[in-house]
Amino acid sequence: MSNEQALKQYDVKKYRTPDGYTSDIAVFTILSDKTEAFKPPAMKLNLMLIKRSMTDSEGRTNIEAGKWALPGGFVGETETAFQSAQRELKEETGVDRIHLEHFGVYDKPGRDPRGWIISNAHYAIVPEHRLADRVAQDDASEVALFPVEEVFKLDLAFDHETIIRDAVAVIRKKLLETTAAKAFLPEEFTYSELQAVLLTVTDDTAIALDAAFARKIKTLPFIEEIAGKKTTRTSKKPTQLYRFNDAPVNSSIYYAKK
Amino acid sequence: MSNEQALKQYDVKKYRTPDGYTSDIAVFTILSDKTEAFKPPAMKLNLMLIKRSMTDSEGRTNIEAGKWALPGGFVGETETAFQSAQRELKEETGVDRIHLEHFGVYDKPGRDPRGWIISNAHYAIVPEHRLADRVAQDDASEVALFPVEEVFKLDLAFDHETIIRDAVAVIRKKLLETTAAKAFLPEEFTYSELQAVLLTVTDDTAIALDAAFARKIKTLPFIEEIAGKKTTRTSKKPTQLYRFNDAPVNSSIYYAKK
DNA sequence: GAAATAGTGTCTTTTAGACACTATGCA
DNA sequence: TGCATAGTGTCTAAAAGACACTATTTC
Repeated sequence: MSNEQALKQYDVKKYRTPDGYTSDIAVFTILSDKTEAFKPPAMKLNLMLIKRSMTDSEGRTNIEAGKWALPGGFVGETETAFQSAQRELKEETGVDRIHLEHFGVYDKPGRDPRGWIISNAHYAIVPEHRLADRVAQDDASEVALFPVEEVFKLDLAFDHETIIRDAVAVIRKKLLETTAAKAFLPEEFTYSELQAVLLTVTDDTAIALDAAFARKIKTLPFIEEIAGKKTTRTSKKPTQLYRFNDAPVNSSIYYAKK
Repeated sequence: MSNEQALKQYDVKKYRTPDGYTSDIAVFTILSDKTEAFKPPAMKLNLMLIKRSMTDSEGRTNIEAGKWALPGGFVGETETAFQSAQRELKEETGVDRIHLEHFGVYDKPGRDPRGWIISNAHYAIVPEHRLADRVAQDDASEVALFPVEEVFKLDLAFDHETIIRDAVAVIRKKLLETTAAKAFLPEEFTYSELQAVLLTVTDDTAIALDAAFARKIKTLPFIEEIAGKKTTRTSKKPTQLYRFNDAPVNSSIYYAKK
């Protein structure tokens, strides 16, 4: 018998099926504490959360109303969770064309009081200025950025505390093991700007000490000096600008960087 | 109004919901081409696949019958995909207590002809001897191991070609960037055994050259020599045995191994 | 002794780490 | 001139890379 005939016999609702499939997005940005002239930035890793409205668009009381949550929403039948995440992010924050990546699935029974709902979690990395025009829409009564240490003091919806803990661990790892820092920085940046980004997730002395890092950045194969181009935005002395190139990154634990 | 009251009003079937949620498992093992006395092993990365039965347990023609597929199955409402993967693996292959890890979600519309079915994919790393008593059960008419290069010549079910490509890329990365090689090796191993595992996924000279790797293994913080303990299973000259310890692994691209 | 695997000796080059010093330009 | 940031000079130690050499055992 053919596959087509087999399909006709197949009863898609024979088994208990999930009550929903959602995408959640942990949007990270890095905020400079203050932006003084001739100062290298002091940065903090922030996470964007929304406050769930008391009522939904049809006026009924919302589930987990008033709690803080990751932006996200139900995935439609004609899209992937990744596409859904991109769409939700654009709708809810106006942010488009951003580095977005899957990092986990949350499917523990009972995680959502509404039923058997599976969440596909993504993280996004967004430079500060891209979030300037964020607005609360739809189910959200507020949109805000919180330093990651502050987030766990909030009343968080569903199992978002777990998801956020995982997201923070993943982004720390990604910042140190890949060139993800690129997404937090302008095209052209100084050593102290890259340093500030990395210091949000590590305190390793190779990065924390200015002299060591200023020297180090010149030997990294995936970063190149922009010949003769300097800026004074971080200091009075004109500072060399760098950019990421496309050199492949290798982080094997068994052999050295090539 | 309370959360409880809001829940009562909530109609879980208001939206179109998925038709199923499955777990798939890419079970990798490493096979030694031949096991001669006093020989270091020559190894190949293999993947375990099942051949889908022509009929299901109730005698009806199966979907994608006769094609090769990753083991897996539908996730129940009272379990996570991870638990489902562990269960299926035990049921289908008799393999228990194995390193199992989520690596991706497959949810592209149309990926499964039966409907809107989301697959949560895992990989497993299993030493050769743990698969000795594998048997075809349930929906599988055959269980077999294939060298990864051979897998893509097979007629694969659903979108399993995509899932397998991702799994292979993930395992290559994990073997080089984490101590995952441990799961392919006995507790105590020689430098040439670890070398053989790593050579299944890289040809870097730092690993391929005997003298270099024999020296290197002694400097790796996460591997320790077992003082005075030797074996002759890989050579006539007694060879030093090593084991993995619990030292943390660091693979930052910005600073050196500590 | 030949063959095969497992190393070590030794030299060169590169990288890492420490810490003092110099460079630039604004107030 | 002082101050703050951005570097460089210089030394030492460790690691990486190359290649010849030695060590142990079986046949």
